[in-house]
Amino acid sequence: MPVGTQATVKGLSGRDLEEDLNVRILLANTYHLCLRPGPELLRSMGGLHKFMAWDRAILTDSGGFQVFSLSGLTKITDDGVIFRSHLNGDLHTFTPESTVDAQLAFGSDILMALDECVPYPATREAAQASMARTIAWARRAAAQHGAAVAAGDSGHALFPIVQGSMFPDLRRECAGALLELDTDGYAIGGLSVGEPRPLSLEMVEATEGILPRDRPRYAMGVGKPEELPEYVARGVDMMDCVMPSRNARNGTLFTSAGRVVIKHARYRDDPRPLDENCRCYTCRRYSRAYLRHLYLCGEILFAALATRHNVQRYLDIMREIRHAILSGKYLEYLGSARSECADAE
RNA sequence: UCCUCAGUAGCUCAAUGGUAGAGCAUUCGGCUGUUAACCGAAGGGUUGUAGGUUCGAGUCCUACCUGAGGAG
Repeated sequence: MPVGTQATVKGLSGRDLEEDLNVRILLANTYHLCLRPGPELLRSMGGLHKFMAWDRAILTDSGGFQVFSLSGLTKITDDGVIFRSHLNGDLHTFTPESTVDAQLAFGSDILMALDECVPYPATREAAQASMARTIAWARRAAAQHGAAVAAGDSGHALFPIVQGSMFPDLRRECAGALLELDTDGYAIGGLSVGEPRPLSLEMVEATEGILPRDRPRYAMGVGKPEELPEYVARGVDMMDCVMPSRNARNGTLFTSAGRVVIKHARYRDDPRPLDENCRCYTCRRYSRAYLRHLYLCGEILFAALATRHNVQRYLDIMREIRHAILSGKYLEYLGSARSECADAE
């Protein structure tokens, strides 16, 4: 899922996303959209899909990650989170119920339950406490969601989030408790918060045998291109990451032959396309030398072209993965992906 | 011809007579449920030239060079 925090994937138009990249689902963020433009406005505009002119799927994150990443501005209680807006300092409160209501006001296709994402490293006690709180919040979110469904507002899935920091047994305990909610899918959160990568994968493995295989499992906030096959190998169906879009704007481009840091002097007069094997608009039309020029000039077109390419690359990786799985050759694919990664280094 | 002002990093400019710095540019590094078109590091200097004063000169003095402006 490309990340469109503020109801836009920075640098891309709906036409880019839909017609060129064929994106099927986007992620948007409850925290950001509640602050601006606010759930009332979105509801009055006919929901998030209509507002942003996107009729494909939208998953909205609950704001749990912002509790973590904006921790200087927040206070966490059992009831919910009290925080100050990073925009103007206004006080706001998120509860499991209010974030479900906000996401229903958005008209999201997949709602995320409010969770607490602890920083790394965390003590076992802190991890245990935040895990317990995340479970309690997930139950309340599920109840709120269930009440809406009972009232006729159906068609919106709710995913609770597995936490437990880097303690496999806590993650298993958390997943087991969340199973009782019998939701349409399950997310694995609390990853990529500074821990070494093998540990992230280990945490995904911890709940692989617990989370149901017939429902989507969503690893939140990951990963690098070469990490995607590893997550899938551990049972992950869905991922989102700011990396393709953010790194694109900052000049790191992902290609089938590895990373291209476009500002490097060696691309100054390089007439080749960014990625010979890519069919995206950027690669079909422009040279590395031109892209580098746009980047160095700070031209806005660079962000658009670079983001288009990086999102294409991520989606291509996922398409390759799907193809390999469907043709029964995933282990083979994984092996070759790993050796290509080793070659690139 | 004379007068005034100015010459400091690639560029634009700082620096009481007391360790020559900044921004931009350059070359790199980083970015993982976006407070990020962002953050960080490094390289880069005979302070126009030659003398002088001084314990010590980018800074004060003299001459010259270059540029801008003014007078005639």
